Amino acid sequence: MAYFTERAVTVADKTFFQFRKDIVEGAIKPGSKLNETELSTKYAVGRSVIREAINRLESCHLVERKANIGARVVALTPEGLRELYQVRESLEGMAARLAAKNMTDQEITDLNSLLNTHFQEVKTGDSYYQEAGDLDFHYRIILGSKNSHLISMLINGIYHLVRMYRVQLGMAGPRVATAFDEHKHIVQAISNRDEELAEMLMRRHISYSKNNIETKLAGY
Amino acid sequence: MAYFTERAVTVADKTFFQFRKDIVEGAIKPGSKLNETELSTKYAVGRSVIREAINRLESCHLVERKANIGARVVALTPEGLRELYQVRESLEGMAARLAAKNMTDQEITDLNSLLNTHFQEVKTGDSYYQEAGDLDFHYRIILGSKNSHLISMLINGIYHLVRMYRVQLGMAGPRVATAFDEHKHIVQAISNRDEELAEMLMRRHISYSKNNIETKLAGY
DNA sequence: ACCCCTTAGATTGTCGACAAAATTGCTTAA
DNA sequence: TTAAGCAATTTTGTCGACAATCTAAGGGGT
Repeated sequence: MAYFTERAVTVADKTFFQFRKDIVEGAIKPGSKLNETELSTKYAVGRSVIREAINRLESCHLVERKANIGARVVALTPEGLRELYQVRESLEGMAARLAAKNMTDQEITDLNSLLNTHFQEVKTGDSYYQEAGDLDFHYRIILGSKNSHLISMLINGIYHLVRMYRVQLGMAGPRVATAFDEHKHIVQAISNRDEELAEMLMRRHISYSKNNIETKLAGY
Repeated sequence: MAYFTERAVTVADKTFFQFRKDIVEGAIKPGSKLNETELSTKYAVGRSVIREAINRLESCHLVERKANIGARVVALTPEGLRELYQVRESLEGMAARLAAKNMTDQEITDLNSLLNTHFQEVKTGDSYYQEAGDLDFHYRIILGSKNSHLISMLINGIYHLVRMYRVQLGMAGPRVATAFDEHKHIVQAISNRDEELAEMLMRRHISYSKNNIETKLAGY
């Protein structure tokens, strides 16, 4: 189903993935303190595994750690959302431009058929699309940029924080159909190898998405 | 002297900073394997401290780790340089634009006087400028963007890899004066709060810088 | 009543031991 | 001679113990 899957080879990996999931989906609440010994019993692993996981989570801005004091899950704020989407717009815009240049014809074909799959699902029920579907679409374009630094910054970096905002602050409803059209136009631009248009459409797409979330944040 | 200094409060911090320095400056050679027990005796710390350092180095793309196999220092390649500067141009361009918008008048004044200091040093001897001076200039603009994600991606992320390329593949000579002029124009644009010009000049500045390094890479 | 200092408890930082996995080198069979 | 399999060694992964630091609670002085 999901196009991009991370491989968990070691216990530390598995723990990190589960831990991250729990934070992104809110099972561990934003702002809460992370006690290492507590977590080590909860996940049934040694404390060093927990420490490594916390370090990794810090790298992707999901927790904040202070020396000798401890780590807390990040808080979700309107200002944080703004900063996040500001860089996301720039980076994913760049990814779209590079994808228009660097994706193979085969990859573009696959992307088109992915979109057709999504179209069926948008018509029937909206649930899938907003979750894995949307992520899948963006992932493919990010990977299509073929720039390893860009890919790492987005996928290991900010993407899970983006998901955290979306999952916990709600993001669904009537925008589904609109967003799908935007995806279609982006892929069209990529098919035409129109780098500048692809970037522009992607930036606009993300900007719309931000506005959509912001309006849902009544407390502004 | 240097504007942005990281505070080392713990042994793991100190070890990480020294370790990173050794890699960036080539004391530990690109491509070499990192043996944890060896390093733990070399730096006179426990192995867990070394492991944490390696994890951190992996986050900023200075080493590559494979599970159950080990970590190696990254290799410096023309292709890697190209990818790196591609994202650097985009991110620092963005930083310049945001700095033009968000820096306080006081910060801009300070930036101007920093430039005057550099001017004296450029006239007398070139050494300082290309090292700390240039970094200092870029750091201030990055911090001036006031976007924490952007700051973290650049300073904790790619900046040390940029330095590694510059230090190890050589980067000095007649470009010093040119680069200084470019810095001056960028600050001018920021003073005028001309966001688009600031971004454009910064991107061009970095692009020139890349060309300068690439021509020094005879093996192309 | 308030503040500072001391002390006890809890939490993080660092270390080396043991377990699991990979690498190396030797032996043996085709 | 080569290749495959096994054994020994090295290296990484995981764990819990001990040390250093922070936090909280209580007592004494003003």
